[in-house]
This record gives sequence, structure tokens and C-alpha cells, in this order.
Amino acid sequence: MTKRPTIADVARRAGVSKGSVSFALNGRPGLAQTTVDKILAAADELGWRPSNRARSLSVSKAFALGLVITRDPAVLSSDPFFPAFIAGVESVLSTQGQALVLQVVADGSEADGYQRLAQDARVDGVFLSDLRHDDPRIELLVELGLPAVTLNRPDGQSPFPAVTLDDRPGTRAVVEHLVELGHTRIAHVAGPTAFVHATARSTAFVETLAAAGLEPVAVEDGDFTAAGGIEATRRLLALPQPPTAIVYANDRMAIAGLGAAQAAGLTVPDDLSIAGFDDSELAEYVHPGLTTVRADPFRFGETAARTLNRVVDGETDVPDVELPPAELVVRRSTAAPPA
Amino acid sequence: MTKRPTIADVARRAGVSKGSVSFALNGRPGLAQTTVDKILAAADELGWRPSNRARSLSVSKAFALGLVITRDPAVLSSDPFFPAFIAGVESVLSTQGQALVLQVVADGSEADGYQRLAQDARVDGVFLSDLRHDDPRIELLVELGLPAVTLNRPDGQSPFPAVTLDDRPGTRAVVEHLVELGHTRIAHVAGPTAFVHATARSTAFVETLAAAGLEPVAVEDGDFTAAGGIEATRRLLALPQPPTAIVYANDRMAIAGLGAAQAAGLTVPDDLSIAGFDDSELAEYVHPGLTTVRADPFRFGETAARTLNRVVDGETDVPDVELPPAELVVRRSTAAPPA
DNA sequence: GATGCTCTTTAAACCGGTTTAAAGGAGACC
DNA sequence: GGTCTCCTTTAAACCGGTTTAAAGAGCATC
Repeated sequence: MTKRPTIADVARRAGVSKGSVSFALNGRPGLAQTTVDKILAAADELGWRPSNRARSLSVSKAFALGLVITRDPAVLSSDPFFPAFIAGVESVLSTQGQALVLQVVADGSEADGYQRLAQDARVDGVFLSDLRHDDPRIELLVELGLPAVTLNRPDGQSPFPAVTLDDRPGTRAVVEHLVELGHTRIAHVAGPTAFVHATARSTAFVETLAAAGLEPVAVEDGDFTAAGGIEATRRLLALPQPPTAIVYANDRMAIAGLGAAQAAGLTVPDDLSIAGFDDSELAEYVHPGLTTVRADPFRFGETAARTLNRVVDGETDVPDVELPPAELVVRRSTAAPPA
Repeated sequence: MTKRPTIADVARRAGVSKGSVSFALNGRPGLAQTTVDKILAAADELGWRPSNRARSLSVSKAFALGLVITRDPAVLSSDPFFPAFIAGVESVLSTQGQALVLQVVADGSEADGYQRLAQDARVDGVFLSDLRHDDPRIELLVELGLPAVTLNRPDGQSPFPAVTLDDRPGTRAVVEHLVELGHTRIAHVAGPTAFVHATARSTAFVETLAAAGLEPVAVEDGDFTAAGGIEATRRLLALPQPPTAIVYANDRMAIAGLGAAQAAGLTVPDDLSIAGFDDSELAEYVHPGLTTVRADPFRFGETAARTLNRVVDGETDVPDVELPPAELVVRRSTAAPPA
């Protein structure tokens, strides 16, 4: 708890001016090599680390990136995406002396979160997740002058690079898998239609079925929550001609749907096949193990962080980055339809 | 993107000095009321908000709190605690113009995370979660001079206030519930023994059984992960005299254990009763619904943030805060033992 | 020896606030 | 009118870095 050394201490010790220390630290040309060595040695002896706060003030950077997520416990609480995504982000930031600032806002008022991050100048850039159709946040960020990277590609015009992970091949693979097993009555429980990735999945579902010459039994709107999954499942099972297979837009709804089916007296997969999306931790361990689609949110985070940093560093025309697509994981919850 | 106004702009507009503006903003006495009004009006007209960076530098505060969590996806990924806890923390911070800085570190090197937060002076205080027995982080934080609040009470000496949520009444209630149902062969799947809260739960388990004149069939070490829950369950079911009820230290292990029991051909709760801990979202929706114990992590976060802020503000002898204890939630996964 | 040039180094301003010491002004009192 | 207070306001230093303009040193050239 003794006061930490400042740049002035280092300068004094090395017998040079503050400015020279700053130059040496930042590898600026124009200093004699011997002087640089002397300064670095002095800094080392004192254990000096430049103050983030002072640097922040003088270079007008926060050395931090921001993530705004909704407070809705349903979206937040057992979503396997964010924790892994955040871990990926951090794996990059921690090597750069950057920090991750989290804003949790009430559902529907994400805009406030970005506004606050920008007004407080807390971050140099933000991750834009859970894109909505015609997402108003993009324009907001442009107005705020806050650099960003979008997770997946928005459907409107966007000045920000996108890091994309194509959900569709995974969804297609699920449907094809079920068709191959002999299913013809397949239903889908989608995520909220406001989300780009939710409609991407349901569109891929419908199109793949069509390509196989089939029509969906139904496409139910879910909300990504377990409760929503239950309800959608009940509605599907109450149909006059219920489906023999249900494809859910995420694992939480799928696992809840599995429970609902079992509670209704059905055996999975004998009476009903069930597939999820995410390959969350529990997917492997419920009974029967859940056939699902696996993405790599950690890598998503890593890549998004690196991409955002390029924008923050002033690089223009940072290209979009495409991650390996999501892939099918077959477990026991899918099988041939009942005879 | 026009440059934001500075304190000098406000001063000029109000026809006063920078210092007066600063006084007015911070409600310092010594300014005439008319002057204060004039300054505040000018600030308002310009839409001036003091720069966090400049304030940070001059008052040596970060206006941010920190949370270090382990990168281990198992601990992170489907833990229902942290997301809700963080939401609670944020609900306090956002009203105070503070930010939450997240550090994700490799499992086992939490110390690095605190060190980094302290060295970079990124935060004014930190939350100390997942306490271990004789947790070395406490001494580390003392050395770093970083204020903290502990989530639950450490077993050693600690200069930091603790926000506590007693797990034991919930665990006791689970055991009593099972005993009342007629179970005599009850086992426990514990969390890692290094954690204070894990051993608190297993101790409460053993003691409550003893009070009922029973001995545990076994206490298996789990690791809070689904995979660990599966393995522990298999070991228990392979015993010559397997238990008729299993109490798990968290829901993830319990849900995985439920899957394992079903995979082994058992019917829950007819053949085996299962209880979890956390009341995670899926607990209600798996089949059968999971009897579990509910705490309130959101409120935990709120309270911890408020308490930590008192320490950060220099208050001494901030008292511990005790939250309402965890309570039993009975669902279908527990019933009388087989005849 | 004066001039010019390159290579190093530094003093000082700056980022945008807070804080301290002192100045300024108004009224009270003698 | 002069002096003393008290109340209000300000100038300037400070936080700890970065950056710019200019000074200084060393050497070659004429």
C-alpha cells in the first residue's frame, strides 16, 4: 500500500525527463538506444506500471470493451452462450491490459445501456449481440460514435464488421437427420421472431423440409425460455395429428419440451424425437441425451474481441469474419418415428 | 460526435471559475445559492456531464467494482447463480454511475485476476465469491489494499464484511422432507470440498440425518458439474444397498443424476427420490419436476453491491448482512421410498 | 570560425476534473 | 473613514500520463 511510483519517479531515477520515459515506454523512435535501456531498467527497478487513469485521460481511451445484456432472468439465467462468449472475450482482453465492462439492463431497454456506456465513456467499443430485425441499436451506436462489432450479420445496413457463425447448416443437418430417420411430421419451436438468429433458424428449418418435399406440422413461437418451451410443446402435442419429431431453437426449450413430453406419458425417442440447439452442458446428461447442434461460443468471443479491437484501433474496412458453422450432435433423443 | 463540453465550457457560460463549477456540482458548501443555480442551469443547457476519466484521475477512484470468476466452463456455463447475482449487482451500480468490471480467469488462478484488477486500478472494490477454506485471496486483497465483500462468511479471520445467505436451513429442510416421506437410506452428492458453501451443505446434510437417528448411505464428492453428477450417481446406484433418495448440492448435478437414474432404468420418484439445490430455471420443467432449494441470487447481488460500496466509501466496521435463508421447494422428484 | 544539419532530449502545454490557499467584496463595528 | 470579519469566489497546483515545439549537442562542411 505504499504509493505506487509515477512516471516522474522513473524519470528522476533514470536522470531524464518525463517525456523521454513516455517515449521509451511506447517505443517511440528518436531516443538513443542506451537511453531507452536506462529508462526501462529504472522502470523495472521501481516496478513502475503506467497509470491507466492518467493514460485514459490523456489519450482519451478507456482500454475497455463493453457488453450489454438484458436483465430478463430467462434470457440471462441459463443461457449457455454468454458465459462462454464472455470467457472467449476475456481471453483476448486480458492479454492486452483491457477490461470488460458489463451492463445489465432491463429487458427492452438495451439502448439505455449503450447510452450509459457511451456517456460515461467507459468503453472504447461494444459487442452487439442478439440482433433484432432492423435493430435500432445500430443507428444509435453510429450516433453515439461508439465502435462496435455485431454478432452475426444484421439485416439492414451496418457500418460495423460482423462476426458470423452460420446457424443454418446445423439446423439443416438436424432436419435432414430426422427426415432420414423417416419422420414426415416434424414441428419447430422457434425463438422470438424479433431476433435475427431465431428467424434464421426457423427459415432454415422450413426450407430444408421443403427441399425434402415436406411441410412443417407447425412452427410455434417460443421465447427461448423453458416455460415457453413447455407451452409450445403442449400445444403441439394437443394437435389432432401431433408431430413425431420436434426441433427446438435452443436446448433450454428442448429440455423443457422433453420433460413435457415425458409428463404427457410419451417415451422419447420411441414416441417422439426431440432435438435442441446449443449443445449446452446438460444436453449430454439428460435422459435420453439430447440431439442438438453445437457452436463454439468461446471462439465467437475471442474472434469478436479481436475484431472489435481492430475497429477501436482505428482500422477502417475491417472485414467480416466467418466462423465454422454449427454442427449436428446426434444423441439418443432422436430415432425413427413410431410405426 | 461534436466534442462534449468540459467543465471549462460550463464555467465560461456561467461566468464563473472552473473551481466554482466543481463545487456546485458536488454540492460543496460555500457557494451562494444564486451562483449554484446559475451554474447548474449552464451545465444543463450544455448537457454537460463530468468526465469519468478526469474524475478518476483526480480523486483516485475508478467508480467501478470488480468480479473475478473462473473460466472453467463447467463452473461458469450453466451456473444459475452468477447471472442473477450480476443482475442484482448491476441494479445497484447503474443508479450510481458505477460500472461492473468482469475478469474471467483460468480455473485456479483467481489470484491473478484480483492482482490485475488492482494493478490496473480498474476497480474500487471486489466481490469475493466461491469462498474456499482458508481462502488465500483474503490475505491477497488485504495486501493489495483492495476493499472487498465476501459472499458468505469465510472460515478464517477476515477484515471484510460478509453478506451471508444461509444454505443450511434449506438443506435441513430437504433432508427432513425425505425422512418424513419414510426414507432411511439417503445419500448426498456434495460439491468440491474446497468450497465453504459445499461443505456447509454436506455438513448440514449429515447433521440433520444424525438428528433423525440416521446415517448417510454415502457422501460422494461431486464437482458441481453435470458430468460429476452423473458419475457420483452411478457410483451410488452401484452400491450393494443403493440409496432410495439422493440429495445433490446443486441442480446441475441433480438433473444429470436424474438422467443417469432414468438411463439405469429407474423411475423417479417411485424407485429413487432426487433433490437438488438452486432452483434453476430447468428444475421446474424437467420430468419429474425437481424438488430443490431456492435462494435469491439477485438480492444477494444487490445487497453485496450496497455493502461493498459502503466499504469503498470509507465506512469502517460495516456490519455483515444476513439474507433470508434458502428454502425448500417441493416438486415431483421426491416421494415415499419403494416398499 | 561560422553555418548548417541531424540526432537527442526537454520544457511546457494538455487531457478534464478536484482541491487548497488566498484574494476580493460586503457589511459591521468603532 | 479605517479595520475586522465573514462570506463568496478564484487562481493555481495537482492527479499521471502524452505530445508538440523548440532547445541543445555533436559533427561535417565551407
